[in-house]
Amino acid sequence: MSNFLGSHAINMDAKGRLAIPAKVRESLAQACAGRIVLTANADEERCLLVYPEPEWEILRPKIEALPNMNKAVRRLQRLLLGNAAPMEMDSAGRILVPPTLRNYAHLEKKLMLIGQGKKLELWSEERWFAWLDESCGDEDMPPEMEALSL
Amino acid sequence: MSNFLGSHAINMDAKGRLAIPAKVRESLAQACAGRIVLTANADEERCLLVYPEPEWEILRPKIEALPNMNKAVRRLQRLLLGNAAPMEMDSAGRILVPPTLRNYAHLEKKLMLIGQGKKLELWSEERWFAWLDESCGDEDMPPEMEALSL
DNA sequence: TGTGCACGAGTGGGAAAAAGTGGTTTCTTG
DNA sequence: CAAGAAACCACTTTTTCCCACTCGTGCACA
Repeated sequence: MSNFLGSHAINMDAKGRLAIPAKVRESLAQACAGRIVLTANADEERCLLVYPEPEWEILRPKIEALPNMNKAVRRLQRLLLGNAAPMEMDSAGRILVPPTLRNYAHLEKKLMLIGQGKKLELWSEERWFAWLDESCGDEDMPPEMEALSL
Repeated sequence: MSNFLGSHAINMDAKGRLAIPAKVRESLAQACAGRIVLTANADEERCLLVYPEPEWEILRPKIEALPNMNKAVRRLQRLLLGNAAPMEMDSAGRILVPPTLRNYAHLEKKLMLIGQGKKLELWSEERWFAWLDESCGDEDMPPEMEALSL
């Protein structure tokens, strides 16, 4: 079972290629033999999601099956399904991010790749740091979280 | 069961390596055979958390399982999971702090390592002393704490 | 009680290996 | 036929691992 952790600063070159860090590449190799699915994130943060293919294939039917009379559901479907792109790495372990997605997440040269357990998130560096600084807020948290002791 | 106490002033060299004090190294050796996980702290204090691996593996599933439609949960996950880095010591008992984390906690040369029972905290010396001065706070406390008699 | 020796902890640097980068050519597709 | 993508190759930079040195502490013996 895949388990992505940690954050990595990476660069995208002029052709839109980005080199997956070697550590992550290993995790991906064993999680999905390098077959990944890249898509847009649905929440207010404009980042991309990177799923190992098997993980995506668990999630995809669930999204498709949601009753879509609801507006939030339609939004989720349009973003997640409508942006999904299967990817494979080149011989140097790089992937080519489609312009649509590059644009959606405002990706320029400097990016951050963030491990989130089953998946990874891909952020523009600028937006990632902005997000870190911003939301220190005391949002209300669910009881499961209040009970945690770090 | 691990039980880290006390504080230690330590230095990080130019390559981002830091020597774990011998005393702590012994505790770590028996708690986790030297296998530790380093991650970011979730609250407003920008310090790092040092977990013995077994301790981290208790915590990690709990964090991953939180319902992440909630904003505070996503923040916690991005910080804790998204910064977690498994570490092993080199032959001299040093660990290499990843640049991302070094940056997050504003670590420069002089650091403080603070025992917190089942984990350790790693602070920039400057920020540690600043925090000591500042936080005399009269926050409101939970009933468990009110009941304490020191 | 003071001096010196020895061991262990901490520090720094250097060499080998691996990872990341950029460009060129070939292939595919519109 | 042109434009963009994929594959390949070669180079540069970073990382990692290991070894050697120094500093401080403690112990022993004079």
